[in-house]
Amino acid sequence: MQKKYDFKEREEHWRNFWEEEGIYRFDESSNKPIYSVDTPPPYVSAEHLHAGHIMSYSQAEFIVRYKRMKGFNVYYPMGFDDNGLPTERFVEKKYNIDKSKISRKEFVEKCLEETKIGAKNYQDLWRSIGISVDWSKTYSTINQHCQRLSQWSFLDLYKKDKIYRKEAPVLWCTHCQTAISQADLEAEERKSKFYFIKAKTDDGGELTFATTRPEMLPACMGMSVNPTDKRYKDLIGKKAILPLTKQKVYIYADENVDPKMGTGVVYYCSFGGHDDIEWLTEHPDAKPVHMLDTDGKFNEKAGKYAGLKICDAREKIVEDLKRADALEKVEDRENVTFTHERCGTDVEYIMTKNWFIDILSAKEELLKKGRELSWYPTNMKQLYESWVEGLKWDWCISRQRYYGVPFPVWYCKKCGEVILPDEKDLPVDPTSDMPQRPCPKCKSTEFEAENDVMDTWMTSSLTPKIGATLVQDEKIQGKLYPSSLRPQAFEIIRTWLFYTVVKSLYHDNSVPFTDVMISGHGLDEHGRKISKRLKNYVNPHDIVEQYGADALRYWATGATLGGNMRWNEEEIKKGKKTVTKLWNASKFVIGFLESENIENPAENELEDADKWIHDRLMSTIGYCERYFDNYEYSKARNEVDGFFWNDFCDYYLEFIKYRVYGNNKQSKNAALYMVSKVLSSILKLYAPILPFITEEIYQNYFKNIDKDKSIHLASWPEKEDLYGKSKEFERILKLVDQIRTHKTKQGISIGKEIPEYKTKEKLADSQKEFLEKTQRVEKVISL
RNA sequence: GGACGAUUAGCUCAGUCGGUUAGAGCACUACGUUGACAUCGUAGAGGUCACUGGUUCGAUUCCAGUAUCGUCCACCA
Repeated sequence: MQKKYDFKEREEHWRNFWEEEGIYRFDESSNKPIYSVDTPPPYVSAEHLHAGHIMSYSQAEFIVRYKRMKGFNVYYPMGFDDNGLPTERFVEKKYNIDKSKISRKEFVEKCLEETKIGAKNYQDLWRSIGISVDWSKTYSTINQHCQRLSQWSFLDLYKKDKIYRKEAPVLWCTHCQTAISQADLEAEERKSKFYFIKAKTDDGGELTFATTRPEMLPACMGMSVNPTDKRYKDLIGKKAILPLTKQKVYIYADENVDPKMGTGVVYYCSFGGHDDIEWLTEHPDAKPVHMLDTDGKFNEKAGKYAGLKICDAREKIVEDLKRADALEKVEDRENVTFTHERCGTDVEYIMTKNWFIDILSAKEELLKKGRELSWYPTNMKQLYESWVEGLKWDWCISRQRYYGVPFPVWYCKKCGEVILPDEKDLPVDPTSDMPQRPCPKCKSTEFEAENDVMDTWMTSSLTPKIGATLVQDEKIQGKLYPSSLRPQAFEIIRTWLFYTVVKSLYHDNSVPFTDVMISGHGLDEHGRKISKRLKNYVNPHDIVEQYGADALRYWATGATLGGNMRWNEEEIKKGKKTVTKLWNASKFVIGFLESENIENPAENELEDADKWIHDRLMSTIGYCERYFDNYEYSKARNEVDGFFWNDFCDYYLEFIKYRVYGNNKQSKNAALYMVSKVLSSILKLYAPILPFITEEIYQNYFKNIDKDKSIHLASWPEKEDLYGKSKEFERILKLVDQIRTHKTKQGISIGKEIPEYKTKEKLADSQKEFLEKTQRVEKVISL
């Protein structure tokens, strides 16, 4: 073996080797049990890649390598998420594009171009840190395969009556100019103003109502008071005359009005919030006023405020109210405002026509399916449950955007009938393709295409199916879906995980995967979330260049399930040290192994130290399995670390030196036999975490024994209960420590021989000999 | 407002169904170059386990409450 391990050269070498040899290729002809992963397809338009990405993608990778060695036929595909609003926003920002000044075709081309660059960035990074995906099984969410499945999903749900189209008030982003869904919202706590506005009543009285949205005044539909509220009892059924606009609206009785809030009078507008929409369904005689246009400006229905943006209109109206002496007072208050998470714009409620998937009526079933999943860690299930319980909107899947999967829908120009394509013709683009038959209702042949595209989650929610169907054989597809594992970050439980559960429930009445492993996100060294704005991250490529991929992966094992992890360069250094230590220890051991013919020793030829290290190895294997089986790779690594550094290097290697350098052939053979076995096992225990250095050492020597093409195809070390517990030897270890302490206290070098060491322990001659030889004591005396 | 989690050495964190003296890494101090390795080893210093009660023979661990921090959820006009 070389004196030094040149990680740069060797890591590149093994990367190429693994790819050329197809080490991670899924084996369709194998009979082994399948372990399939629903790999998160990253948004290729993500910001710059950083350590957080390494951390979150490594976690499944560690497990996958373990499962592969445990004898599973691992299916580990890779996807790239490159459609939808995130990509559009990214392209718009990067090229400073105004969507209204560019053709749809040009824009989509730009997006496609950009997604290619993004995918390559990711692929380069995954490759460099040795993520063991099967690169022959990849997809991009905008490709034909995914478009076909997304459209099939639409048709299937339409047939099953889970999809409907409706003109209704929806959550609307006035900046992105599209409908959005509840999952796209972000709640923002803000300081806001509470305006107390005076109105007249048609019997000449007065009343005051409070609102945070005075600008909605021209769209007022009515007011409500609590029927038990003595102050307002007489007003029920009368009309209020609003200031400025002088509209007259009815005053209704509503039991859910809290008399203690504001003035006890609520005014409802179209639409200032979800409660306004709910109120309207209970009071269908009230007339909504649609004065807000899709661009966030008031239209002519707002009267003199037409043409103003919402915030400007608010200022103007408050000003006018003051002048009209209709503003009683203004209070400060804390308020939760919903914004669009992609752009931060305040969300509005606008009446438009959109496609929806019914999820509200399935809440109970969705909760049930969520409970059928095995969550790691378990408390993350709570996030799913609270999300499902808090659902208020059906899933709006229409986006008035360009870059996404089109709806497979035309409308008959004559009668408005919805026209769908045949499944076999998918994917279709209704703007360029035409229906194969005339309208079934009126026989007209004139159609109008649905111009909207689908929410990006319409595709992402199918990833377990997309992954499975990359394999042609339908029998195998059935084994790949549901997936064994969904690894993902906690932030997208309410989107990716939730929507995937919805799809599997409706399409197959199943769960999409059995296990869920949740990761946290990467934090900088001060504990702040890594963000582009703060520039508080390092380029992972630089780390790989400086310390090696194994070292970076070592750092990534520090993340606990579901927990955030700080960036810590010390941990990387520790990883690098571990790599070096493995190299040096192996170099030492293999040097002897190569020059000797080692035979299997009889049990009585093994010495206490050999049996002890074997026992420790078995217990380490047991712990590692338990931890890996529970997705606790971090604990597994700690276990191997302790065994390798302390038991193996600090003790065992020191213990056998006198034997391997000595002349007792039997003792030497036993030591070399055991050290070979243990080192080989250590490499395998480390292989899921440090794939490069373990492969290097394996190929240097152990391959000749195991005959596997790669350590990553070798089998996980067997647990065997051969020699029992080594309690007796633990007693001797204490004496070893005592002698070392004694030497240190006396200022004597550990390697220096001392004439005698006295102990109260009663020792057998063989034990005395062991201490004398390993600790360099001329005579050990039992008192 | 509701839920969940965290609080352990100077720093970052472990702590495996409650049990002698609470651990690791880094940093710090002292010593040591020994036939794989100074990218090392040995020894040491450093903690009222956030606080208050309760259960128990015994609590860092279980229960209740308090404080601080974090996250998720939440239509209150």
